[in-house]
Amino acid sequence: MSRLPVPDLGSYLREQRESAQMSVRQVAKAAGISNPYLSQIERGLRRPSAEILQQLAKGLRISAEQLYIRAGILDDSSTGAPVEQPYDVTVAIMADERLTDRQRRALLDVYRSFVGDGADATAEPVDPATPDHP
Amino acid sequence: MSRLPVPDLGSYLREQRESAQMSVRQVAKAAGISNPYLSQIERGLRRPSAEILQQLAKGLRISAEQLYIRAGILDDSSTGAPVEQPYDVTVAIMADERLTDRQRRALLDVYRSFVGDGADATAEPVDPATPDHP
DNA sequence: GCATTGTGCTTGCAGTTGCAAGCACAATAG
DNA sequence: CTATTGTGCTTGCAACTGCAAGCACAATGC
Repeated sequence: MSRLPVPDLGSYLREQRESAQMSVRQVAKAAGISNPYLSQIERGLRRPSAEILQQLAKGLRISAEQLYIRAGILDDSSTGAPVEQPYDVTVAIMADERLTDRQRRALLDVYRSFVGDGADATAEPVDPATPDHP
Repeated sequence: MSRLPVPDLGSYLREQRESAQMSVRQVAKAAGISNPYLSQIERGLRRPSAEILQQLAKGLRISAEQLYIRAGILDDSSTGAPVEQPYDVTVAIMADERLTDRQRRALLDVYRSFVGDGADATAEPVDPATPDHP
């Protein structure tokens, strides 16, 4: 299946950036750092200082603590860190309350056609907050 | 005993060290850094990286978070507010390495067309409307 | 066709971190 | 008085961070 989240800091940052649909330059500007530097950070060629990390957290609108933990400069005991969920597309789609069932099926169809997966075709997965549908 | 809050990081570190009755060399050794460097940090001549700060926290047996806040690289307010949504379609799509970038874009396009653009998925309005603003 | 704009990346280069080696001074002992 | 041992501090120097300028490629418009 999909592998567990992120191996290192750079990948995590890139993932966050791309899921926010932002370019390197956009995030760099929002964070107040240069774009080539961000690029290097994302590829693991540079180890950013904590200040840069904080600015990046702001630019990406994510938690600075999470980033520090990712960067290995904070132990995640004090923060009450939530357990990391594996990012499963199927589960995420099923759990999204804003989608109608029809839309869910459409998305899942496309997704399965991409990954060629028949495995959990019977999509009846759990969901934590079963929205019984207002 | 209780001292008034310290103006800057260096003074704070020195205070902690002295109240622990340790020499510069002792703390430096316990933290795994060099003694002249610690001396410079305490006098405010150098701005230690977060890694050094973490090691110092260990060497002094004090909270790393406290030190980060003191160093100005962590906001006091942010220390308890992780707002990561476990089941996020966007993130899940981005994290799925079975997909190509092209496929990701296609899926995201469909998804966004369903939920309305701008989306970062969370159905619940945890986020106070933050209209972006370049 | 050929600009134009957007994307990420490569390349020098100034400025900083962090350290090994050594200095100046005080307090102990011999 | 002369070691010896402790304290904090000064001084170059290698290694790294972070950036401005520019490159290569793709997608758009004219």
